Amino acid sequence: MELNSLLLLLEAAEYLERRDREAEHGYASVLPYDSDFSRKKTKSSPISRKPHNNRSSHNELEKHRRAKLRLYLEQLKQLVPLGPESTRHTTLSLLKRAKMHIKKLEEQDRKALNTKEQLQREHRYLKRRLEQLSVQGLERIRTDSMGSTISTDSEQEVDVDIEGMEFTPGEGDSLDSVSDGEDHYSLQSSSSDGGHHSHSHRLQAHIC
DNA sequence: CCCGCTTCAAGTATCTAG
DNA sequence: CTAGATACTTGAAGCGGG
Repeated sequence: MELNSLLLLLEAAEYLERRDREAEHGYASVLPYDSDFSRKKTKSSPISRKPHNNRSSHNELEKHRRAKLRLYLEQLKQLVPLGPESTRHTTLSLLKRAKMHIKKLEEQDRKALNTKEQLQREHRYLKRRLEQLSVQGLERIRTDSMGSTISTDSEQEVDVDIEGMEFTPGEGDSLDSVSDGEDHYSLQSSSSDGGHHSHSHRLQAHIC
């Protein structure tokens, strides 16, 4: 069923809830769609229309309308996860369940969106980091090929262990000069063997 | 503005579980 | 048998088309 139908049913559920509550308190029910609901019955209304020329056809139409409502409720029942006590439910309980289900789905959606955004930030940060390290590597190779006479004794190996590293860009990371301020996150290691270098993703650069 | 269609709510009838 | 849920009937009212 399309979302619109669900939203209409949600409104209906809220209306029925309100009506129940108010009936308990003994005051008149509030009609649905208050904002634009101007069809309220006014017994004193001077406008008196002709009765339907064909009463039975009106009854038929009304019957059809009820059948349509039943159909929608059946479709809704297929969409809403029912509890263990699913042998018998009333229209009201079904609508309440639908309402809860919609709220749950909205919450899941919000969480998924947050996760997606965080992963996108991580991805952007790691991409930039990789580019920076690649540039540094190329510069060093170029320096080597120019026949530097600097002693190789001072050769150092810089390991950049990405995995298992907690990134906090902007915190003393002078390399990250292109930080746009939105990439602040912590990258948690996904592997439990954080100490095993053989499984680490490493970038090695030789500094002369 | 009238008419027909549609929707709604109130009242009543019928069904059903406990 | 009774209370609650569901179905039916009916009149009122909004709305759009002609």
